[in-house]
Amino acid sequence: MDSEWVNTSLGLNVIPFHPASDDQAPVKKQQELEGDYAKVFEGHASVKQEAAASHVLTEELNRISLENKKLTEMLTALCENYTNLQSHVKELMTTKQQSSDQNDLATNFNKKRKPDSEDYSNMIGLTSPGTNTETSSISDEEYPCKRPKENMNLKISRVHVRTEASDTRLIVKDGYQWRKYGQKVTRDNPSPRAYYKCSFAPSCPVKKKVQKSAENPCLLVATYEGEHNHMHPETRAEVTLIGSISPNQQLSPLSPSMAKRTSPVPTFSCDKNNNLSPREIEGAPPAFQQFLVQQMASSLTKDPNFASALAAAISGRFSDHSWMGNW
DNA sequence: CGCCTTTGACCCGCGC
DNA sequence: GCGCGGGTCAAAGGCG
Repeated sequence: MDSEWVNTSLGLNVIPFHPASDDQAPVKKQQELEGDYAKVFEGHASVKQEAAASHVLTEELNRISLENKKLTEMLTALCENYTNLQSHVKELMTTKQQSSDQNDLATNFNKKRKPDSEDYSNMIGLTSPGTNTETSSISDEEYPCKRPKENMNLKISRVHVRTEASDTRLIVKDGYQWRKYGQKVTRDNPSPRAYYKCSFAPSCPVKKKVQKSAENPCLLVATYEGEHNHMHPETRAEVTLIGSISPNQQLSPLSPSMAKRTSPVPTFSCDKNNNLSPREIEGAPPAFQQFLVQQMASSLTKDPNFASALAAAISGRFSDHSWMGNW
């Protein structure tokens, strides 16, 4: 996101009683006040002086309220901008998927046995801190599908993660929680393939296969099948945190890890993991939905990892040679 | 104690 | 029908 878009030099004036440009003014004011209070204690304060002090406090309060209002407006603008950007990206993705689906239909029509229901148009490129991830192009020889009857509506995506050749762990960190349920040595690859299920939500149908590339042992290939029926764990942490805060409270920019450490008491129904299902969010009042969206947007825009991941994903799209043709 | 990994057994689809 | 190979299950053990 454009760092110049938001002017952070707000000149927040949290220290009261120094409105003048004179550096000595706060000290003078302080001395005056101390003097005033002394007089009050001595029983010599006049009603006029009290009124003046009260007037100064009121002005200060008004000024802080104004600044608060400005900040709120800026935050709203930021969220709007983010929402617009998000919808634009979604629009572009939809356009690309439609054209890709049409291509798939055309190319698969004459195939005797198409490679699964694999929807390669949903290939994603994950970038997580500490890992080097690339988007992939899938060839039909690789990962031929053996069970086409199931999975007809499965969304399949694949990511390539750079790793060390000596690293035998088949682990791809993507933020989700996975439970390994099997490992198999396949015929076409000396490296074993690991099978994972998403264990973050018990009903989540997403599976993941991780195997080293046969051609390049430095490359881990992670194949994702299905769609998560829950939010991303880190996003969920934010929402859970938000759920514990009344709307008129000021939110502090807590990190997800901090949010997880807190023990929120959601004011709406959650499952045993304090998850908010998409249906529950949908059923919430519009104002609350908007509040959730705004808070999610603000938390995401505050997250440097999200910004870098978004930048990497976008730059990855631009650098991809096939990108221009497929959009 | 709960969660996760390991690993052998089993299931199922496909080709011959 | 049989064998092969990929995918899944589930018991056992490790770990925090």
